Amino acid sequence: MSLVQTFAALADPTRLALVSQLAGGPANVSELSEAHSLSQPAISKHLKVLEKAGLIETTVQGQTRPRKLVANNLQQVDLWLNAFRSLWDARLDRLGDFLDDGEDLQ
Amino acid sequence: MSLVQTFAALADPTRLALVSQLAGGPANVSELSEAHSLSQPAISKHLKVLEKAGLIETTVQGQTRPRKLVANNLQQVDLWLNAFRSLWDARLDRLGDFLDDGEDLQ
DNA sequence: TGGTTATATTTCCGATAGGATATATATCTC
DNA sequence: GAGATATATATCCTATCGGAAATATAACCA
Repeated sequence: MSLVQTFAALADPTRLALVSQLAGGPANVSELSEAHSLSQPAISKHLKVLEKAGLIETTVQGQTRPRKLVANNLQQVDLWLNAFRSLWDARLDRLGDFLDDGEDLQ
Repeated sequence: MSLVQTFAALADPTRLALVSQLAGGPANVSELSEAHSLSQPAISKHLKVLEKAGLIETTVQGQTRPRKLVANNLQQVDLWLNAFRSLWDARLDRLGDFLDDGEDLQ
């Protein structure tokens, strides 16, 4: 839920890779275990961390429990970055104007 | 330098607060120590982590060593988020069009 | 019901993190 | 050169992390 918790969840190479993979669609534990060459308990533990951080959700499909990505907390990171984005994006002002114009802009 | 290292550096409440403060301009160790109610060695250790992660730089001004924010690795996070931004930003397509038009767009 | 597959939980381990205190180093001032 | 101030480094402590292996639970299938 907190930014710190989100960053902590992403601060591990395995979990970062899991998130990237899940961006391509849901996957279950055995698939993830194979893809990342880690034991099933290790993957389950990582998934628990990601879920507690609100980055993924568990769905139930019979015997399997596919995990899927949840956008919200990544978006929170994006919003947090707003405070710094002017440091590198010189076009920010005009970008702001653009977004302010909203859906009406053609 | 790596994304994981960046996230790890941000995955601590004190360091996250340090980064936020430094977004408002450089500050030296004693100022940061006071502002965050931590011992000077603790702050120095945090600053070392942030510097190794490339998030801050040390400048030398006589006796003091003010730290200042470095944008690049935060921008890398921003770029990494691009892979996920479509999950929450419905206006992404039109935003892409806008950016493609570049500096010529009024 | 019994076996098989998918996943969770428990236990144990070595490594690392974050803090405080104590001490070293460097720079300024007199 | 002798304080005094700013910061770095070393040491120690406790807590947590990431992994493997063993075991438990749950769902499917015959």
